[in-house]
Amino acid sequence: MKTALEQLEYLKRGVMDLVSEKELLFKLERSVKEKRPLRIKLGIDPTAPDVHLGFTVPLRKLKQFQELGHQIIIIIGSYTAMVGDPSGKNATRPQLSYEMVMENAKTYQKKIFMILEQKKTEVVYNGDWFSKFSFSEVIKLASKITVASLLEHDYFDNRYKAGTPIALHEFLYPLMQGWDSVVVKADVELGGIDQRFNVIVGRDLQRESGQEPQVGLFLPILMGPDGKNKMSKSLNNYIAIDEPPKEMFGKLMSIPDILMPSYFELLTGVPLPEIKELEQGIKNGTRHPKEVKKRLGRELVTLYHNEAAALAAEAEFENVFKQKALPADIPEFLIKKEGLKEGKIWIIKLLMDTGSAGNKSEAKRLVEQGAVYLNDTRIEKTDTDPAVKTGDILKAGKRKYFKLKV
RNA sequence: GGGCAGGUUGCGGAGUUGGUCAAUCGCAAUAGACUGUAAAUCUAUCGGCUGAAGCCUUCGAAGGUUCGAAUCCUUCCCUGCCCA
Repeated sequence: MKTALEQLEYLKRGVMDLVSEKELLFKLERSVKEKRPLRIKLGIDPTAPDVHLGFTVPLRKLKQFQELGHQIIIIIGSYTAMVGDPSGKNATRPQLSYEMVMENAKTYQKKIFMILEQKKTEVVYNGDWFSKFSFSEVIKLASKITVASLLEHDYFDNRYKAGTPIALHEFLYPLMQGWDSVVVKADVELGGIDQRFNVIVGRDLQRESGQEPQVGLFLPILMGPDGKNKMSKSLNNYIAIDEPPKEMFGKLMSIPDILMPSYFELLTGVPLPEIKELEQGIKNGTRHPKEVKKRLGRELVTLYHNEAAALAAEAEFENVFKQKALPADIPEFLIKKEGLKEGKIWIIKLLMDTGSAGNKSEAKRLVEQGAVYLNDTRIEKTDTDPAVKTGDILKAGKRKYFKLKV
């Protein structure tokens, strides 16, 4: 078993803030001495049905705690999701229905256990206790926090100053999240740095309830492939963890260079000194950024699929984009006979049918902009009726290919 | 409850002496060029239909006034600020 200090060092990778390091060390020391695992909490609001790499940042941290023998508690925010976390938002979140939340929760769990060990993980739903809350308990909880302290925080303050609406129930969110910590008697709560306030409310509530306050362990927010915004499904700026190897590799190759170090540190197990060395190599020109990025792609595809898939994805990538060859597995598209006139089809219709364009105007734009190819021949005009046969390849834009079948 | 300001195409935000507005511009997005499917840059597109004329539906909602309204009037809904 590792000593408390060794554990602390191990756990500090990628951590942005710790409230407080001293307290965590104390808890770890006591844990070692008494052979009692710490209770590590992570709250999850299943607001979207997909789990992406940004979400794996705290999960990987949990995994580290798990490896060290601590008890992981996942709180599915079946109630909090209905409120919607106001953190980092500039508008009220849409409230989800209970059914929607539970549905999402199911897929979340499946994916969470791609990383964590299911048998050693406790999963609870905060609806279990919040659904039994009486109104008087809500009032009591609400009395624990002042409006000024809430308004002090950027996400409310910005909205308040900008004159955008803040609904009353949004104020309850930090309290609910904090109460979760009381219920599960958390020793440590993990979260993104945007969770700082909510986690600290948890500390206050625990203290009020006569518990030892939890330690807050805060991780950076992972940027999405666009390099500008956090990884997020709603911004369509994400890489899902169950993406096919090829997709995952491709998306990783398209991230801006500046994101590489953080991706390595937060998403892979590559040792920190080695990451430093890679960074240095890029800086002094001994390494090509693209090679380093490919390494990143391999690491992640290996993690969520396997090494063979990673190598295959890389080879495929090289093949398609360097050699400009065709991808190996192009989706097939069946053209129905009724759609053909003497073996020909209007290109605009074909683009619509394959889903390359949502409407005719869009399809025409693609053609006019020179994005459409049929078997290496660029289609220049919208009023083209090419003859098509089985095996023809339609290309619309950089990544959309279809193998036609008549 | 009262006073004031406002609700415009994904977002921000022009446009309200009525026609020249499918609606300036910025961001985002899409496509092309360049590249390492990086960044930066340049170019084009960015409501829908119409196999290029032209047409149709949009400016919180519903009515109304007009030959004609995003622009005027009425009612309603929503938001913010101030006052109670």
